[in-house]
Amino acid sequence: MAGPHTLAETEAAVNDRLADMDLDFEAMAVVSNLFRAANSVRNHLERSVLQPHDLTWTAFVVLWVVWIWEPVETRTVAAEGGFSKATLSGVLSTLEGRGLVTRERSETDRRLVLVRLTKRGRRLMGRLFPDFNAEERALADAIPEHSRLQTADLLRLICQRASGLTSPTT
Amino acid sequence: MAGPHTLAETEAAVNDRLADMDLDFEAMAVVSNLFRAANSVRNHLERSVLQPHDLTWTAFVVLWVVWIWEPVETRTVAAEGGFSKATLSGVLSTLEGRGLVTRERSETDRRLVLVRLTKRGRRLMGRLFPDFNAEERALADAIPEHSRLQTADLLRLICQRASGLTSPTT
DNA sequence: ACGAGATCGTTCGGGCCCAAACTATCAAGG
DNA sequence: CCTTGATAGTTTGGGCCCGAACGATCTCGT
Repeated sequence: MAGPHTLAETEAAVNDRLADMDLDFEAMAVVSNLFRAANSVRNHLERSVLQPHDLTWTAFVVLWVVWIWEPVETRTVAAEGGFSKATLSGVLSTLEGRGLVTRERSETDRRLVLVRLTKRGRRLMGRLFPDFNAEERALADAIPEHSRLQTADLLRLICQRASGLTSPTT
Repeated sequence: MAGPHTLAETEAAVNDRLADMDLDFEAMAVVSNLFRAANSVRNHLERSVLQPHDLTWTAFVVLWVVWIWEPVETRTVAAEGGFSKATLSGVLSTLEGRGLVTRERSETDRRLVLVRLTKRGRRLMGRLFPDFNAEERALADAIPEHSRLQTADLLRLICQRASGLTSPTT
């Protein structure tokens, strides 16, 4: 889905195999490029900013969400970060073991767990995030300045459509 | 990074914690929405089209690449799909165990392994891909028709920039 | 008071994911 | 030949990822 072959080459090859199917190549290109872009951006940010601090992408997202919203319930972190509570549970254990976050049961509702950054965690994010944002800026520079907000909006439209199709909010 | 909070709410919260850092919120929004969109699209396609056939996203991508380019070397599949050869090795074993692909050492270069679909694999893709593309179309419909090609192009720009930044082709 | 149903976080099993180490093979030069 | 270096794919070890099952806790109607 992301490789040396251009869209035109792929289209030719697909037509070669599937002359009779009528396919929407434009939609294929949008979805395919969406994943190419997300993967390459993630790889770049992991290698350039995260790896030196021995952080994975997901661990960083968790730290970021907690940094902004602490104290925060784990269900909120999972929803905000876009992964399952099962995944979050494991990542939180990793981060807790490294002394970057703390877990604490809520006093008012014993089912909830509140997450906070440790002093060390806050110090790490304070050093890390400016570098991260600088790389984000470098990546966004690939898009003409006048198209950036529009791009963010179009991506949000796709996001909403996907969520809507999966779980119809009827 | 992807949740119930809007960009404005996040921006306010960030400013509350970090009044003195000067951050590029536009770049943040582009990157953040890129991942929101990719994740929700992937989740939707997995649940609606792939899960009924007991396929993961990555397994489907592998089948797709092999379907189009077979017989194809594993290094090509990995590059085209955008994952490491280590990952591919595992996924290929899974698919081989389910009788959907075959591995075969090349006669001309004994280091290479050629991958093909089995008859069953081809039958599966023949049934599966039209449904998959129909969902892609439904997703792309979220974008105004006149913006779709531009969107694919902008995503490709981001992709190229990320690859360029990570491994400077100097 | 109390059971029925909802909600929260964890655990478990199986699969994906990558870097690094490893084996096998090829290619080039001596 | 044979050695050196490059390349292909696999294995290994550690971490992420999700659905499903689970125990603990809350809520609400009776």
